[in-house]
Amino acid sequence: MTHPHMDQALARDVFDTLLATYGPQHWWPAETRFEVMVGAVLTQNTAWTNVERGLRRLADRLGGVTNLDAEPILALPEAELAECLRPVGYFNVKARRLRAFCADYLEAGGREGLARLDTLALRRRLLATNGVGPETADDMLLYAFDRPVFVVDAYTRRLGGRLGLLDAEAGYEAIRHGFEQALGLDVPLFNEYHALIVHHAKATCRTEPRCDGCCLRGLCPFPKSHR
DNA sequence: TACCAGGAGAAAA
DNA sequence: TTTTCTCATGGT
Repeated sequence: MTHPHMDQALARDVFDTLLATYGPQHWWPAETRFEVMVGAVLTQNTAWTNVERGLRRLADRLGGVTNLDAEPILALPEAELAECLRPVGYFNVKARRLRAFCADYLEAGGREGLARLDTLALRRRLLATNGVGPETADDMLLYAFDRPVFVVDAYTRRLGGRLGLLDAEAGYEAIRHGFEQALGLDVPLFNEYHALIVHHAKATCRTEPRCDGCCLRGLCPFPKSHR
């Protein structure tokens, strides 16, 4: 079966509407490139407010956010790292994943070594690390390495599905390629688009958390009383 | 009380 | 190969 191409005009239109509604989001919320990558691991299936607590505890433990780097993290015993990450949730799993990522990061020659790789090779390298899946890798590629990769998350699926932009049952890669083909490879655009989708999901419908179509193109499937 | 949150990997079917 | 289970804190 051949999947239909994503509607280019609609993909653009949804972005324009989101941007006009919420304005620029200035993502990713972090002080350093490495903090972006750590945050990408910690935010897996987790509310960002919890990630912030964990990041703060970890940075404090290391003597400041400027010390939030691969070597200092690896120097911490895993149990101690996990304790810092307690507020994040899944803290044992994430302590192990963060250490695995830090080890691979160093082995690859740190940021400089990784930045020498082309986007496809870098993506493969990141995905090869235990605990780094498609979304986490693409967060890193887009927000820490400025590569033109569209990040797909649960919000993207739901909103895109509701607006008829994509098939919500499609695989991760199919949806990613859909956006990339429809929009063209554009780092600033991809950066803002994903940030706006996440912001929109949090900003609308406090009484109906599953509603992602509110106030957007008049396609909200819920009654106005929920908006 | 129940449900959800910016997933990923292992185990089971 | 596809589906199900596990990981866990904090807010609503």
